[in-house]
Amino acid sequence: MSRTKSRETLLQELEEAMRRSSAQGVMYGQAVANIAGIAQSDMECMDILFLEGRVTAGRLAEVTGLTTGAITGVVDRLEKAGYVRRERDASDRRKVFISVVVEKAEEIGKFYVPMQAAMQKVWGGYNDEELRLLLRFANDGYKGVLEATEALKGVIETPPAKRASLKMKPPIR
Amino acid sequence: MSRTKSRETLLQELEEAMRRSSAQGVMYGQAVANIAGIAQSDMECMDILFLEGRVTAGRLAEVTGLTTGAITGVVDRLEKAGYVRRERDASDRRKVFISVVVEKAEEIGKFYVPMQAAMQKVWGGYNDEELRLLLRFANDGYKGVLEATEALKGVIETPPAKRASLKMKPPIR
DNA sequence: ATTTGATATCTTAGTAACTAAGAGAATTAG
DNA sequence: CTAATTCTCTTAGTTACTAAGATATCAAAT
Repeated sequence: MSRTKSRETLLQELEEAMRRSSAQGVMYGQAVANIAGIAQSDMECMDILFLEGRVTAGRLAEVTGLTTGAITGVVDRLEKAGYVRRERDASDRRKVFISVVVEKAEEIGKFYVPMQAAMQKVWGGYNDEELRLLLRFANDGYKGVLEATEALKGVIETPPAKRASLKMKPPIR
Repeated sequence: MSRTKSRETLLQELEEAMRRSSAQGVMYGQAVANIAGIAQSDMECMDILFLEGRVTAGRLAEVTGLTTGAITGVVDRLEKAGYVRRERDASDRRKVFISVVVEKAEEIGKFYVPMQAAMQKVWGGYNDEELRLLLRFANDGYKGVLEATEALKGVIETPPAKRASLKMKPPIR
């Protein structure tokens, strides 16, 4: 056993570690949705609302990849539960803006406290220079995943019998 | 604007970048499932099968958080599509082992090629020492998410009206 | 002003995948 | 040998989704 790992070993371990932690992250999100008693799509929409602020129903459909009909259902549930409000746009009365009811939404936010605490603890183990490297990596990684998502469209050559329409979700923003 | 970011700014940006890239990663997985024409739960089970090899139906239920009934459906679909095989355990004939049909499963694997390529490209921009830091971080991060998942159970004090039974998914392995 | 076409959301009907509960078969404990 | 336990599957009912189209509004052309 060599004391310093070969680059190949490093890359393998890195891939596995990334895969594991991201899988576990997904599970955390599922657990939060379960506890909060709302569907995962609903939670995803809440996330988007927090990131983007006030968005239209159509934009939610676009970003989540759901149909507008499905979004109607999502917003119905969230509105009934008090997490969001529908507001018709005054200048274009076809549009419906969805906005977060902050006080109510904070009830969900508290389920993310354990995650934030854990992450702060982790980040506490790194100095500023190391954090800069991690930030660079996170940004590079994001760009990489975007590229991969784009390249994925190119993999489709021989459409099998029943193929979904491949309505791919655009990245947020 | 200071040339070097404050630690606070770094942490904020890091959180956002991580969130973004992990969200986009989830979307990539959804896109692959769509293209392959199988449900996301089915895809998740395939992932587990690749990681763990031969697993029982019950283990799949445990790890995915689905009921055993749901797993029956998942395996039915995957088996029908030729991705997996059911094999009764000879020593305990109640058990059903699920195993991947490798040749067929490779058809799915090819949808991950763009992602692997993108990640290799990203990792190419880092030297061994930097990769070691990233590996350390990925492992710390995994541990952090596990802790957070555990701590999440503690957040439940005042059970609201209708609360899911909080059947939380255990980490893989 | 009216018509035509485009846009934004919602409605309806049908489908797929889930849960809860329990049945059936095999195993283990007393 | 019987009873309790374990493991998967079945059944009935629910939920959230899609596809298609209805409804309402806006924008453009004449």
